Amino acid sequence: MSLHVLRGMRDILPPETHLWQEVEAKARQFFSLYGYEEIRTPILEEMGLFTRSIGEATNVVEKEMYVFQDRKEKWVALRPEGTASVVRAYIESNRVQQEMVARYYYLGPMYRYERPQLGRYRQFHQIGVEVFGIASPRLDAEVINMMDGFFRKKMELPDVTLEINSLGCTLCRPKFQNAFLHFLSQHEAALCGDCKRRMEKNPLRVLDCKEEGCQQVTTTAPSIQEFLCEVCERDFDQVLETLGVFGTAYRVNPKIVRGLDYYLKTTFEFTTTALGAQNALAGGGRYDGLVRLMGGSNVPGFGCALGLERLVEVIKTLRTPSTTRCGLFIITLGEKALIEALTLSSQLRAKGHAVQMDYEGKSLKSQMRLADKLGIRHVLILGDDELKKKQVAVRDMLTQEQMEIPIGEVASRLATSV
RNA sequence: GUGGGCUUAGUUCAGUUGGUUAGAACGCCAGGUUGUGGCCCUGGAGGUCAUCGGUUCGAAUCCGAUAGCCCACCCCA
Repeated sequence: MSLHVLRGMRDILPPETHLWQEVEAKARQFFSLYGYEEIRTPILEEMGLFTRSIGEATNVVEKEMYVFQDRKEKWVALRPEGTASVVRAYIESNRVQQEMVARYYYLGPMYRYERPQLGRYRQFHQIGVEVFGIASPRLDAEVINMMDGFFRKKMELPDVTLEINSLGCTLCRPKFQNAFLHFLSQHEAALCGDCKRRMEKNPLRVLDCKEEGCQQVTTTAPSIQEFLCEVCERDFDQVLETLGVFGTAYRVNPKIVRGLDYYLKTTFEFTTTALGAQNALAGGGRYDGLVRLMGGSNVPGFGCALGLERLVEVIKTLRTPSTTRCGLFIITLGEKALIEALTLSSQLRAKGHAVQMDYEGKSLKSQMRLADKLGIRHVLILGDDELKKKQVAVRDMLTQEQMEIPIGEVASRLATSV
């Protein structure tokens, strides 16, 4: 095989595409209950959009972005996440002038150059939502509750857990970072090599290191919760209170630290146990300073995204995609019957029936097998006998019932659901 | 980017200490009397044993490189 999809990319084929369509449709439907509308932004953007919003020193920007120069030597990047583009579009369209509040959802491919493994691809798909213009912590809880409802109720996933944290704001977070860094430097000897590096670039990430030694150290480390300023503490309490009212189960985990620089205050992750190491199903949080940072006015923001590959993978552990198809299969015997069936097929399609037939002149048995294999329930048989009587045999493959009806009446006698 | 495992038919896998025409199951195709699917039976198609190079009289089997897949780390959806 000389042709191969690029590493970390994959084709999604039927019947799996049915599952994807189902998830996408349900997400659109569910999110619209909360007032979200779809936004579509380009996959390709100026590189600077991402380096500025996500943060120069983040892993995503430093090591994982697909970056290249176009034909005019402009530096462009394939989007590694959705928020930056939506923020740009929000600012660029000047929506803030017309309506302060905007709720968007988007869905599509994202790109990160990483080593592929289960549930992690270089092209992967996210469904995300972004809300602009609502500073209230109630909104945080609403979005989180919506995601929770989507996973548990709409998609019927049995084991998703929600972990939530507050990172503090631009006032209180630096204080915590100082204290935390001070603490780490006292225990540096016990940290792994990675974490020693992290101390310089992104000390908070030491919190979710899996090394035994580092875990030991961080259990006694100062917690962000102790450093939250009055406002942040009150707001976080209100998020949790509202989640309680909604009946959304959560676990406060001070170690939830996100990989993108723009997050502050509320952050959260939904995880599953069904996927091995890639257990994050969705994540998000508040990004109040981002719109301003990107050149807009001072509009608060909140957003989150879920990984479609991972969601679909979890669903596949619960059930296999259905292969049965609705519709009709017309079996013909002989050239005259085939010609007759062609007319019939277009009449039926005009009435909204899905119709397939075989043009190869195969045996009856062979065509029956084909219809059966396609998972089609109703078969129309048109042979010499039927032609003479101007009838077709209609067979229900499931119940094995068969009856003859006049050709002219087929279209009207079959319910559109068939 | 780091470490480990793997790569034989469409799929999941066998393949003995290197030795004739590389196997199974499932799937696929066709038959099993005149026009009826699934089950069963019979037959058939399908493989440059990932690629390239090396060792050897002889390589799917041993060695090396490359690519890909998988798992873990890293990171995240």
